[in-house]
Formats: sequence, structure tokens, C-alpha cells
Amino acid sequence: MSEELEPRYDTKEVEERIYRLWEKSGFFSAEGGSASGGNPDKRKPYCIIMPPNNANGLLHMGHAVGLTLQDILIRFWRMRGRKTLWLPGADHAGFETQVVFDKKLDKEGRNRFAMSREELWKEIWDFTQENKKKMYEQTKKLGASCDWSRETFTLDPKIIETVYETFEKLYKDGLVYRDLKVINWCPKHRTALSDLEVKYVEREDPLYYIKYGPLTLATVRPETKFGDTALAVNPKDKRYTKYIGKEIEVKGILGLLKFKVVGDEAVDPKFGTGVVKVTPAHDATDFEIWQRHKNEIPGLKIIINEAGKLTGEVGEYAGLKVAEAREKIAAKMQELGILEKVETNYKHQVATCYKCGNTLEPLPRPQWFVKMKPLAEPAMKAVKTGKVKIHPKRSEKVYSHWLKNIRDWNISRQIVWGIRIPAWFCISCGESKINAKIKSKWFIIRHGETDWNKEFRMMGKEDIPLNEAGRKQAHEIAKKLKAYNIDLIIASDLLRSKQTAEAIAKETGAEVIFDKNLRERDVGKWQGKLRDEIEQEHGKDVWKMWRDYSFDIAGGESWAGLEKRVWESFSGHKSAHSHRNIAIVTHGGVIRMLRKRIRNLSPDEAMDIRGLENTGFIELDISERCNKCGGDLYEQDPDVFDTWFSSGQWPFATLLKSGSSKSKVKNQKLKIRSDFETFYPTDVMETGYDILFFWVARMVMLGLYRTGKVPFKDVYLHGLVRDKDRQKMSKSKGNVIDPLGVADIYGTDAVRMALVVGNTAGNDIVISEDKIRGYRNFATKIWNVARFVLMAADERGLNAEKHGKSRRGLVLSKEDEKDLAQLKKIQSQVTKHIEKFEFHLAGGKIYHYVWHTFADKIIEASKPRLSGGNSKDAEAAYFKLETILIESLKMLHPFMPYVTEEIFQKFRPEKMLIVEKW
RNA sequence: GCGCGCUUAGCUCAGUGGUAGAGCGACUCGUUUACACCGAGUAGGCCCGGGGUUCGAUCCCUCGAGCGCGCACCA
Repeated sequence: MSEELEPRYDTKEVEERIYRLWEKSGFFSAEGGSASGGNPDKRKPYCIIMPPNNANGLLHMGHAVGLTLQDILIRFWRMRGRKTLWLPGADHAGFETQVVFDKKLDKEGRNRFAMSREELWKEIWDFTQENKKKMYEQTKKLGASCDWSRETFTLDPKIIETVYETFEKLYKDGLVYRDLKVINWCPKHRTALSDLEVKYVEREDPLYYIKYGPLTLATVRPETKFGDTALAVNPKDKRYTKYIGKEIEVKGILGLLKFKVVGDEAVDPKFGTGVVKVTPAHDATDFEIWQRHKNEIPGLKIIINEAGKLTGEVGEYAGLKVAEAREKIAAKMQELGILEKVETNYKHQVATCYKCGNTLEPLPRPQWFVKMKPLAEPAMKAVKTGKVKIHPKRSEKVYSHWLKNIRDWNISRQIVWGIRIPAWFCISCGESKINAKIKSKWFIIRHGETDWNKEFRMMGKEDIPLNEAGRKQAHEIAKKLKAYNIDLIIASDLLRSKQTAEAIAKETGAEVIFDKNLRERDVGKWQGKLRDEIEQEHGKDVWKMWRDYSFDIAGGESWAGLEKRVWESFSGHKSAHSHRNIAIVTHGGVIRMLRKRIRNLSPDEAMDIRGLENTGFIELDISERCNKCGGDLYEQDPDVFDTWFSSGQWPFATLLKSGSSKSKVKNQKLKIRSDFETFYPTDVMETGYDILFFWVARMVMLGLYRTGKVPFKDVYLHGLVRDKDRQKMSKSKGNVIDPLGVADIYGTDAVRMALVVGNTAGNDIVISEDKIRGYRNFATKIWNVARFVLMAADERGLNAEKHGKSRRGLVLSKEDEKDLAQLKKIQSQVTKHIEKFEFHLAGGKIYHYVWHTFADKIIEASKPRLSGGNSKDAEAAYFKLETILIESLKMLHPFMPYVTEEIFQKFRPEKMLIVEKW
């Protein structure tokens, strides 16, 4: 053996080669055998589920910390002979990804609200898949020894299936319910947020004292005035008891109003004047006051819309943003003399969106909620009894405190990207059904554009062909429908509809039948006329008449007549074809009438043309008949789950439906135990303390609920990564250290070590390039120690085979025995530290030992013996050095896997350090 | 308002019931064939303040100051 080592360790070459070697060895997989040898299935399991990283960007230092700590644990326990599973995954990260993607769209001058669900989904899907691929490459570069054969994405069918089962179980147990509440609404992202996603920031705003008849009240939100439905005072407040139950007359901006005064405990007599206005639609507290006084006062009066603009009965302020309206209204109140005073510099907490910082608008909206109290109880107990231990221990208090005060969890999100909520609503009566069995899907589609559409010319039953735009639209919708296995197309036989249907048939291969009863409303003598022409002839009011349900156009049809005709046709098709997936291609007027019948709309509501642009469509699901009304037409909730609802199930969802081999045989019991049986409860959950509530607490709750067992026994929380000046790393500050970038320069091992040593659980992690450089130097040190030992071996004429021969016949000096005893002690200390999650102590200890004891003292002391004349003594000295080196490599391996494996193989080419016995 | 932390060498942080340690930085010396990505050495700390428990506290208790964070429907 005279393999020369370069004086410097070439990280890049070694890292690539060694990682491939490990992958090829199969030792990453749970089935991959280990140091203990023997029957792998007898080994005690050890499992970590990797927190699925968001597939919307690249890895940063925080990820590197997590991956390093997990890899240390996994490598350690693998070397200790456990059957280890470290299951990697990625998260679709619903809202977070949507936000990232919105920014991307914005840069491209696009907007998701102008995109169809399918289109948006597909683009984000591709985007996340691309990111996922890159992220996994990075994970590998960091040396993660995870089981890639079990990689899971949060949108894998088996995960969605499990999430749906849980949702249904919760629903059946009464732990999930749909309710109308005032929820946190972000006007920018146009979705509801959970309470955890609200960031309260202190702001200074004027506090307006407004006269309400004989009373005066203080508010920061005068613009919600128009939504007031009552006034409230504390029932114990003697100043106002005489008003309770009375109606008072109030001078408002839009005239005189009458409000009832109610007594409610929620009112703090000490705040402002002790009187509040009740605006149930736009304030959660007020909503609750209304709930408590439902019989006395009117309910929701919505005056702010989803874009955060005033709407409804707000006079001239309609269309203004809340902030603009506030100023104008304040001025107006001043003018009217109803503004008593303004307290400036009033400090209060304002709810903002944690992502964009915009002020949230409380809006009433029906959403799905999880009832938390019954889930929180067992979760608290699990920690209290030590079934789940959190490191650092103090986090257990934080955890319990949060669970104690927990409120119901809104899991509905109004975005496309996510797991769609498996709730269907009966279209005629609104009854909900979870995980409905859908027999077939029906699409009612409007034809593509014609030139007459563009000119606003009445078409009626005239045969007008599609124009170029219309043909394109037809092609687009056809492509979209392809995904739904359309069996049959039923179309109006008018040319524009016919052509649209044929385009769909061409793409889907479905059969087409034509039905003249699906023709557009017969507009009689108006046919072929321009809108302006009709207006000139009949006056401006003609359109009111035109919209009238029973108005007959001379020579044509009334809406009522149309409705009768198309409903008969639709019903006939439904009884004949309800089991088939069908596309009905027809006209705007027809769709309005069908929609009116299906949804029980009033004639006025039926005139709403939203969603009925050319090739716009409505989607219907046909399921078993509704228990309540007997209808069989359903519509799925368009909302998706809060991502944390699905990732909260991650530990069991990843294991539940995966066998331990790919030989899954349908309808047959798995011969081998499933992963769930083998590895659940998992051993450790390692993640950042910032998601203790978001994720950890929810995993405990949902894990206990679904499986009856805790999802993991230990939780290790790492801190936020900061730069050397304690600043949070952020792109805008430009102080971000890219883990892969520095790994490229200094080596992965150095980065890993720098992230571990000196950092404790729950405390923020300070990293600097200087520190990484320090551990790069350490890697070089180890390398040179190995070089020295190898050179000493050369001098002894030892080749690879002779390395590690037994100590028999060797005469060890007292000093040698002492050194070896110290090594043993270090080993046991390092072992204990890792077992107790004290990675910083373990890493620090071994660093110090290798450098300042082994290299500086022991090696130095051995030099005269190695080159001295006494060959027996030199042998002994060499033996000791090699022993300490090999054992040190083992101890270091979880921390610095690459350099240790590389050196180890110089000494034991037939073995691999990754599975050496610890 | 309630809760949780932190305060130790110039900087960033470990740590222990018996008056302290690492990394980086500073200074001095050293061209010793494992390593200058090194070695030998030096300087530098009323371990936030007051009180208490203790033979003894930086460490335990208590009060306080400063800083950070989390939770909370005060309009």
C-alpha cells in the first residue's frame, strides 16, 4: 500500500464519487443491511420523516441545518445497527407556492385571476416538479443519506387519498364543520387565512369619535359605518343601561338610520366611550355580538368586497378602497357635524397578511373549520406525559400554552394550488356530502365567438359560423375537456354550437348528437339586429324589458318559454345518459335558463352573465341522490385545504400506504410488514421552531386522532439561521449564504460541521464564512493526520490487508493504554451526547479531541518512536495511531461523512464506513 | 395584557453548584518532510444589576433593567 494522498483534500471530486458509491451500495434504504449484518428484518427500526421542503424554491441555510442534523441522527443509528429509514419528500406548499408563483406571473405581466383553474394548475405543477428536482439534487450534495426509493410528494395520489379519509372521519365525528364566520381575508391574495397566518403589527391610526344620535363612540374604522346594524354597550355600564333594548335615531352619512342598542359583555366600558357600533359583516367580535343577539338585531350587511373595496349601499363611496374611503368619510362626517373629535396617534395592533403585509379585511364567508379543542386535549397530554418530548424542553411550555388557547381552524383556502376539498354541495338544496362518489361529470359549455358576438348583433337561431377567435376558443376548451374522458357531446344544432362541439369531438373522440331543443332563445324579429338598432327603435329601457322573464319578443320566445323547452330536453338527456361524462354545447341564454332551474335561482338572478363568456362553462357532478331533496346534481367546493392540514398528516400519510417493497399485490395482504407497522411512531421530528404550531402541534393532534399513537417520540427544534451580525438572512439584505455555494468552496463536511458546533436546540444559529473556513481547515487537518498515519504504515511496510491486524503480540506502553482508554471515554461521551440530542457538544468534543489531543499530542509523541530503532515499539505506536484514527473517523462520520469515508477506504478498501459498527 | 427566552473574552456563541471555554479576530515567535487551510505561546472576562438559598453561585430562587420572540377579538 503506497497510495499517495495529496496534501490537500479535493472536496468536489471526493463528494461526487462517494455519494454515488453510497447510493450504489443500497445502504441508504431501510432494507440496506447494516453493520450488525444478519437478518435485516430483525433489526430495531429507527425512522425520521424528512420535513417535506417547499417545492417552490431552492434550499437555504435553514434547510441545510435540518438536513445535517437529521443525517447525523440517521448515520449514527445506522452505524449502531438499527434498521434506519429516512424518508425524503417535498411539499406542494399551497399558499406559499401560490404566492411565489403569483410573483412570477406578475413579472411576466400575467395574473392568475385571468387564468382557468386547469391552466394555472398545470403551470404550477410543472413549476414545482422542476423545483423539486433541483431541491433533491441539492439534498444529495449535502450528503443526505435518505431512502430515495420512498421519496414522496404531498400531491401523490396515496397522500391525497389519506388526507381525504381523515377529512371524512373528522366530518363524521363532528370535528369538521362548515360555517359562515367572519374570517381573515387577504384582499391581495384573495383568500382566507388561518389565525396563525395573521401577523399583527403595531400601527398608529386616528381614532374617530363619532356621534350616533345621543351616543358617541370611538372607532378606527369609520368606513365600516355603512355596515352597522346595531350599537352595543356593556350591560353593567351604568351610563348606558337606559339605552339597552331601545332604538335610537342616528344621523348617518346617507341619511337617518335607526339602531337598536344591545348589552353585551364583549364591550369594554373603559375603551373609548364604552359604546361600540356593531358591524357584524366586517368585524369578528361584532359578528359574535350579532350571534348572541340574533333575534334583536339585523344580521350581515356586507359593504366591503373581496378586493377590499367598498360596495353595496355605500353611496358615492362605492368602488373606493378602504383607506381612501376612510379619509373621505371622515371629512364628510366633519361636514355633517357628527364627528366629535379625532384622537391622533392612537396605537393599536392591526391584522396583516404574513406574506404580503397588507391589512387583512375581516369578511364573512362559509368555510370548513376543524374543531380544535377535542384534538388539542390528547396532544397536550402526549407532551405532558412524555410520550412526545420536545427539545429544547422550554418549547413544551410554549406548545402547551398555544394548545390551551386554541381556536377552531379554518382549513379552506380560495386558491387553486392545493388539495381540493372533497366536499360536494347538492346544487338544489345546498346539502354537503364528503367524498361523494361521482358517477359522471357534465359540462354545459357556451359556443365559441362569432363575428355577430363581436358586433353585439342578435343571433337567435341564425346560423353564424365561429370566427377565428371562436375556433381557437373551441380548440382550447376541447383540450381542457380531454382530461375528463368525455363520452358524449350533446349540442345545439346551430352552426356556432355545432362547430364548437365538433372541435371537442375531434380532441376527445366522443360521440356527438345534436338536439334542436338546445337552440338559443328565438328572438323573432330582432334576429340579425344590432344592439344599437334595437335601442333606437324601442328606447333605452328596452333592455329592462328584454330581461323580463315573461316578455315575449314578437315572433320569438319568452325566457319562460325557453326555460321550459331546454329544461325538458336537459331532463330527458339526464335520465338517458346520467352515467356518462357529457359535454353539452349550447348558447348563453340556454345556459342561463338551465342554471336557473338547477340552482333554483330567481328570474333576476338567472340573468347574471358571469362565467358565460364564449366557451365559458358550468361544471356539474352527478352523484347519488341527495338525502335531503333527492337531487343528483352536485358541485364540488372550489376551495383547497390549508397545506398544513395535509402536511399535518405527513408522518402517517407517508407510511400508511407504502409497503416495504415494490411488490404490492392487490387484494392480498402484504407479506412484508408495511412501513407503517414497522416505523410508526417514528423516532424523531427535526424542524425549525418557527413551525411548532403550524406543523408540529398539528402533526401530534392529527397523528393521535388518526392512528391513536403519537407520530414521533422526540421533536428537535433548530433555530433560525442568522449571519455573523445576528441579522436574519434575507435576499433583500443581501446577506444570504447559499449552502451549496459555500459547500462548493469549502466542502460539504465543513458546512455541516459549522452548522452544528456551537448551536443549541431552539436557539438561533449564527453562521459565517469564517466559521465554515475554520472547519474546512479541520477537514484538512484530518486529511493530513491520515496522510501521516498512512506514511507511517508505508514505512512499516504495511499494505492494506495488514491494516487493522490484532494487537496480539504488540507491547503497548503505559502511555498507549492511557491514550486508548481516553479514546474509549471520548467515544462514550460522544455517543451519549448524540443520544441526548446534544450535537454541538458531540461535534465540539470530537473536534477538540482529534485536533488538540490526537494530532497535537499523541501523534507528536509518537514521532520519535516510529522513527526510532525499536521496531516492536514502533509497531505498537503505529497500532495505536491507526486505532485512534479509525475510531475517530467513525465518530466523525455522521458529522463529516465525505472526508471520513474517503480516508476510511484507504485503510479498509473492502468495507464502508457508513455501516461500520459504532 | 399574558407567556417564553436571552444578557459570559473585541465579535458570534458554548458551558458548569467549587471564581470559566470554543470559533473567528488581535499580538509574539517558528521555512520541525502529516498539515502555514500549520505549530508553540500571549493578551483579553466584577459570567447585566440588587437581594436570597448555600460552606460556596456565573449556574438555583426572587426582584429589576435592557434586548428578542410568541400568543391575545380591546372597537
